[in-house]
Amino acid sequence: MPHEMYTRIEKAIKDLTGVPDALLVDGGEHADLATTVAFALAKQKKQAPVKIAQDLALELKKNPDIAMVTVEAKGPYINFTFGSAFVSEVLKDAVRPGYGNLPKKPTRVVLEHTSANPNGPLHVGHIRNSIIGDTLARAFRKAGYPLEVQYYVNDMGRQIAIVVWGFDNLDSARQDNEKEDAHIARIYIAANRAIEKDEGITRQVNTLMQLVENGDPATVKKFRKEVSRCLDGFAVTLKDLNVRHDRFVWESDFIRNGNTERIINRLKRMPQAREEETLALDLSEFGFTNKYVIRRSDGTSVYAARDLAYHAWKGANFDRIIDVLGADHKLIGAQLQCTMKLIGEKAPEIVHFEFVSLPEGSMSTRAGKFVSADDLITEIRKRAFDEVTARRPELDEATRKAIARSVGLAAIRYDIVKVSPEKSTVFDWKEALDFERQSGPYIQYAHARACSILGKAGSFTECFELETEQEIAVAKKIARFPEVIEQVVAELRPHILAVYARELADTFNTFYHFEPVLKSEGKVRDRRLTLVKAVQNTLKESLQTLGIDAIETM
RNA sequence: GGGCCUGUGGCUUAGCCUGGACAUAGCGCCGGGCUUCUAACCCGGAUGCCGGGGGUUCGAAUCCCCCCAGGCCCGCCA
Repeated sequence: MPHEMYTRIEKAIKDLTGVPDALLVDGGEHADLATTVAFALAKQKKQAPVKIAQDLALELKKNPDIAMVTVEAKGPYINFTFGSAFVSEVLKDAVRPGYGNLPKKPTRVVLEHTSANPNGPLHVGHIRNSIIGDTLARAFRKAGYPLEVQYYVNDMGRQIAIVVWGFDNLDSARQDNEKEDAHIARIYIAANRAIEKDEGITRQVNTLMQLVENGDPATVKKFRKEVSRCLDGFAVTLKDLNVRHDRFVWESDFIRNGNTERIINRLKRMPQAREEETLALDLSEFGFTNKYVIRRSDGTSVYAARDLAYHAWKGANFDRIIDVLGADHKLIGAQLQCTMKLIGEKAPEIVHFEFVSLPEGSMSTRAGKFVSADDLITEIRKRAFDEVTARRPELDEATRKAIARSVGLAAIRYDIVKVSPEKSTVFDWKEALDFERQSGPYIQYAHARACSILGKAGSFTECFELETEQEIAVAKKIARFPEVIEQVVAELRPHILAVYARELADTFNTFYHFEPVLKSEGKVRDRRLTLVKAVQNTLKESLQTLGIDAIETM
């Protein structure tokens, strides 16, 4: 509906002026939409923009297609303001469950995210990937796409060989209550220390890698065992973060099923192939200065080859491929895309996010320098529990714990998703543990507040005719929700939804403080309760798309 | 050395792709508001050469060029 109106206004302007790129801009505080077409016409018409705007506004007012909007010339601008008739139409949708769901689409989408190496627990950098990926996944589902979310398990890298070497050669017993992934990190860190002291170990690690690539059953079994244990640990963390994968795809499967070999044979025939000791692609004609190595001189494949095989498989089963990857993968991601196109396969769309570092520098699993997601979750739940206990001492402990879990999850997910992915960030405990404005709990609180009002109201007759400025402001925010979902999916930028949800909560809070709902009477009470219901529903849908629990009390 | 990303009040940040009306919000600071629907809230105030310099344009935080600073990458690692 807003979109349709937008198109209609745009058409009206184009028909009238003949300016093809007469785009509408945000009217800010002056109006809902505005056009600056008068500036562009000033030269050709040899008239002042103000005069042109006045004349155009007069003509636009006569256009029956846009009768629902108020047209007004203000200086050189022509402003468009939606009337309350428009707003009431939108509200009728917004009070219904599933508001913001877009029409079903046939395009099958596969989305890969997280895919962290299984050599230690997920840390606060990895979960930026998980949260961006999972939020995108939820937005895609809301936008009507059939979607599968995958985790690509790197089960045959050097890191895993180091882990396996550590378990074979070091004191590797698991400590009491030690989580699997933390256990693996401890052994991985110790093995790396040993390697620094003794270069002979590197040869042993290389042997392990050869064995696994050749499919030696005992070695493959060992690798799988440690990787599985690490993934079991990840599963707990991801569940705590409300992040879900539909399928775990194992890298080594692409060796076993012959797909890697098949793709290497195709790559060999490319004009860009350089087969010397290694097999590599020369992509310099596309601006890549380094060689893209596919196969080692000892005949084993490198990560890139398996990754190409994996993507070819994704392309065969899905229409669109989306990968969420760290900024460190930009170059290899671009090489992958380039190569896929050259062999006539679908190339992935890649969402890159910049790094999360610690105040003392970048994180490193190998050096043991990281803040694990588990530690963050434990700490934030503790903080949230104290907060809930202070505010709601009358609630029993189980209820307070449940609220604390939801609030903690909200704080973590929102803190991470609210920042544009291209911004590198420094992890800050104080900010991560903040429950105030511009936080997930702030939005949850607005939702709980709306629920509370509705709970006390009892039954009422829905009324969609809003009147006051505050009421209309809230309704216009609500009206934007479907476009926001569309935009997130189109631009692959989930932080847009985070910003929107916060703005909706802001607008509702202001309304709440100025316009009494329960104490008003008759039609006013009905229409305000209807508005509260629409806000509650839209906040709920927004929060759920952000992977945050829309709790009803807190 | 080359490539990509970032630089917006003391701190964090939206807007940049698709140029327009006094640059968005939070934290912190100052001043107000709970006998009133949940104060994890609201209202008001101070704080900006939008990294610097050039250019394009009637108009630049936004587009182009140069420079500076930070992050990431440039492996027979993954």
